Amino acid sequence: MLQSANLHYDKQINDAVLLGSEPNSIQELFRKQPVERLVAGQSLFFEGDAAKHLFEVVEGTLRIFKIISDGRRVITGFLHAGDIVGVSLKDRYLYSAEAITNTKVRRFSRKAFDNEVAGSPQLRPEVFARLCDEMAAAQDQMVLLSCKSAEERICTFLLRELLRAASDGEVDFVIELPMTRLDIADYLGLTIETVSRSITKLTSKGVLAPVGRHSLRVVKRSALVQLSGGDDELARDGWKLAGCERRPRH
Amino acid sequence: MLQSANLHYDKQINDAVLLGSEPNSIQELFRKQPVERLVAGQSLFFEGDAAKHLFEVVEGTLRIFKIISDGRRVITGFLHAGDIVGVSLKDRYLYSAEAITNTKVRRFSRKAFDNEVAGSPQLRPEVFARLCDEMAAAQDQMVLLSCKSAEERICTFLLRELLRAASDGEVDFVIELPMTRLDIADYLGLTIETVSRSITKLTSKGVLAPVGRHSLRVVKRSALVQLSGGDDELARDGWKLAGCERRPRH
DNA sequence: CGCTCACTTGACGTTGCTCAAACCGAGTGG
DNA sequence: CCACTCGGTTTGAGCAACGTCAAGTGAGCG
Repeated sequence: MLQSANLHYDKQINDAVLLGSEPNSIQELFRKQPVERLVAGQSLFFEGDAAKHLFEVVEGTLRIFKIISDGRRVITGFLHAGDIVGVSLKDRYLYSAEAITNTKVRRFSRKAFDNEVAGSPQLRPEVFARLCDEMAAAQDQMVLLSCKSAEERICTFLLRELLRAASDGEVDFVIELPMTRLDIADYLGLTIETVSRSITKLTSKGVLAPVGRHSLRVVKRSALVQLSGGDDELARDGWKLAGCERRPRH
Repeated sequence: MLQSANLHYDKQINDAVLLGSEPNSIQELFRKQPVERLVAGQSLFFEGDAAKHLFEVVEGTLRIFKIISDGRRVITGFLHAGDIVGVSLKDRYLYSAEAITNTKVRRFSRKAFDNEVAGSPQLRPEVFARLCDEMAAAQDQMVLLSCKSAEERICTFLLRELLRAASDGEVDFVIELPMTRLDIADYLGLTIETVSRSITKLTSKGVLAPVGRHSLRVVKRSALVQLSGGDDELARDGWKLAGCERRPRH
């Protein structure tokens, strides 16, 4: 698998040794690797394949997903510039990865990576931190999927994207959504129709405003927070919640 | 928090140094620690508390969960004898932990643990492996919550428990379920009523048989597999699934 | 211009949630 | 030994959110 038809990947990439300079961040490790290009829709690797490489996303967006036996697809995450994919892997990929947009990645041999990390007390905490973040994100997603309504899911998703955009320096309240509605639906455990309807409803409420085909403007951020059933990943601090009476689900 | 009212925990536990013998498994690390007892319902730690300790479950069952702002509870996992809780943590607990049954645990200081691991090339792969397993489990749970019907969730859950029991040496097809229906419901993203109805339906189909109050006998394991929407954690090998046409959700 | 593909909108059906009542085993006290 | 209570659980009836099916819209592109 992974025929890498039009991948710029021929050279001695796997054996990068990085003599001399001890890298003290994961990013640095990848910096010397050549950039490979993926066109929109192209696969990077498949669930079940031997996990020989890690990847750093340089530019663009990927989806990672599982296909279950009856053909249903579950998207477990989206990857953006700066993300590393494959840290939490043993010998096989747990999921498939595909480019949503045209994407640039850097590749690093898993074995070399493990060696680098094993030999560097600098790197280990960073790897560990990334694993923890990944775990925290997975738990947030479980919360979302466990007990949030369609609208709450959409709002949570949009807030995450907004937060990410903000941390990337985007100051205006415009969210880029390179993925299709089907991607969003498969990520949030909904259908395209429900996703579409929820977004329509939010725009008609004046919370969102459409900006071109693949972007949304957040008009009322506070309303979005309100409607997201706010628990996680915004206020990872204020642990107040005294009364624990259960509320109806929806 | 964590007043440890009736915890047998007074001595110099945190500073266990383990002179001389380099431990080469995590279990061994905990072996020297005193056993603490929790009565059913007792809390071990709370979401948001400073994560000062890791715990090994020696005996009994714990639930780990989050409470979201409106009081809804999401159980993200159950812990059984042999499990370690807290490996995937940074400075704060991401979830609360409570004993379901009377439970025995061993405690280990996070700082000491990190030191041990940092200094031992033996231990690191094991820690890493546990993290990966945790991650894989989280992904399986996301798949379950994303797109499985109530019955599929129940069947998947029961199969997991069966598998666990089997790996613990239990040969007969009896599953112990120390947790309440509410626990199961909050774990599977359902209500108690739906859990109850699903189990009733499965017993009336002859797939299950009730054994006492808190146990179930699996009469037709194959049917259970069939009905689980089988994708994950049974056959982590057979990656065939050619056709990818989507099937209706339920 | 006319295709396709992503998306939107509408009508309808079903799953699973809500509310409510009955059930049952385990304690507890008379 | 029985009555009583009290959780946890089961069962039933009704309903609403969301999925399904189907038709319509609009943008991109050869």
